[in-house]
Amino acid sequence: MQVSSKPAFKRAEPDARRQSLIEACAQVLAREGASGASVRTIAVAAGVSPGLVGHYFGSVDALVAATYVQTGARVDAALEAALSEAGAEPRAQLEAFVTASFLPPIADPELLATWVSFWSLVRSRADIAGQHDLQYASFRARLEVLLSGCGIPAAELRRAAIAITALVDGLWLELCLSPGSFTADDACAIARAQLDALISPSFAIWKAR
Amino acid sequence: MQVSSKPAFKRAEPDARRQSLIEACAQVLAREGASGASVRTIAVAAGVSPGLVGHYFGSVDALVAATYVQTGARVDAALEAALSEAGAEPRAQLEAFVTASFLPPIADPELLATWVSFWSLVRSRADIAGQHDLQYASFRARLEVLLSGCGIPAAELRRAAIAITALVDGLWLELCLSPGSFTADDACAIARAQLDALISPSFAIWKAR
DNA sequence: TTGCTTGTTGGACGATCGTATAACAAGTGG
DNA sequence: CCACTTGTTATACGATCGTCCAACAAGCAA
Repeated sequence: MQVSSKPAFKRAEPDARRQSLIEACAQVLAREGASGASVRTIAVAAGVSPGLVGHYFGSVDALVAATYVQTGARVDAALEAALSEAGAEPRAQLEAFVTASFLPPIADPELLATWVSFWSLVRSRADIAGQHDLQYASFRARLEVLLSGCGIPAAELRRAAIAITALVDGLWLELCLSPGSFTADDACAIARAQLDALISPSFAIWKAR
Repeated sequence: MQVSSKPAFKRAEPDARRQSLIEACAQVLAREGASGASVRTIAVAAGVSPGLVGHYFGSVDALVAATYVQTGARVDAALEAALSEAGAEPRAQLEAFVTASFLPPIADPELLATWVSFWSLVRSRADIAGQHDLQYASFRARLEVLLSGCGIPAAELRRAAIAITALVDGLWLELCLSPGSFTADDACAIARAQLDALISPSFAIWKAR
């Protein structure tokens, strides 16, 4: 009888292996939080040995940072995709950009949980903080352009962008931490109402103060 | 020469000792995040030996949970205090309740950072999740009463409360994670504008959809 | 002063952490 | 079919983790 000894492991292209490690890291961050993202746990999730993390990323911290960068890029791409499908009208573009956060693929619970884990690392890790600032500066800048296109006065663009960013973050957060209290549809409706309030020319809240 | 041998340690009342351990735990959570809140780190911050954590709380997890409960109670007390100083007018009460989150003593950076650490634990720890749900259900319920007093229709109370909670959470979060991008005053102004938009009878965003 | 209660200490214990590295084997070019 | 490269594994190492517990001593009662 012939022993068809299967290979003990399979070689992978460096980029593919890096990608699978990043995905495993994101999965563990979502499931166990930042404190549970150990080398061994991530390696098990990726189906490889712990040593590979060091081989491809040097350290766990570097892997987590790379996962943040990659996750941020994925979110950005999804936002841009939603924007490009919204046509040319400024109001429709703004709404598409904002509500995209509560529609697939961004509304995914696992993605939200991963994102919250990154938040929890901002204060204790300088590299994560840097990536966070980049991510949010970019988001707010994009938002300011869209808001400007909708007629928000230049002097109030900054605060309007901050307000929308905060609302989106807060809805993300609660949608992740207590999913039972409201749905992604609720979040969409709330975000739309906020945009209505900001933009409606008949209600100039930005001149009140 | 007389050796004035000072006592090696000082006994404390159980409640006082518990309180100082809780404060040390909150401090460490703010400074190092959830993954840095080890028994030894907390004990050093409290100026006692590591064994005391087990003696008073049984485990680190129990200490962290107790710290969440105590911190929540402190926030609640501050919110109630702000409310009671706002007089009897519904609109003033609502505004005081909401903007209190961005005024002392709640606007404290350390308190914010501690709070964010609790968020990061919600998904991986059932007891923290339970405390979170209690805290937010209570906050939203309080908010619904105040909103109702300001004329928000009953059918829309839930969404309005969710929207304000999300905005406050989001502003808290960004105020904690990137304090440079805006100030607590900005947050107050944004929250007030949101309330104006919700309540103004001339802009019935709640009937639009 | 003496004895007792108990808050407090400090170290032991096994488990798990991150990292480094030697041994192994998969796949390729000769 | 045989080197050779290198992706991959498995293990070792010291540090740190949470928990436990025996010994110590502070403060009070007698």
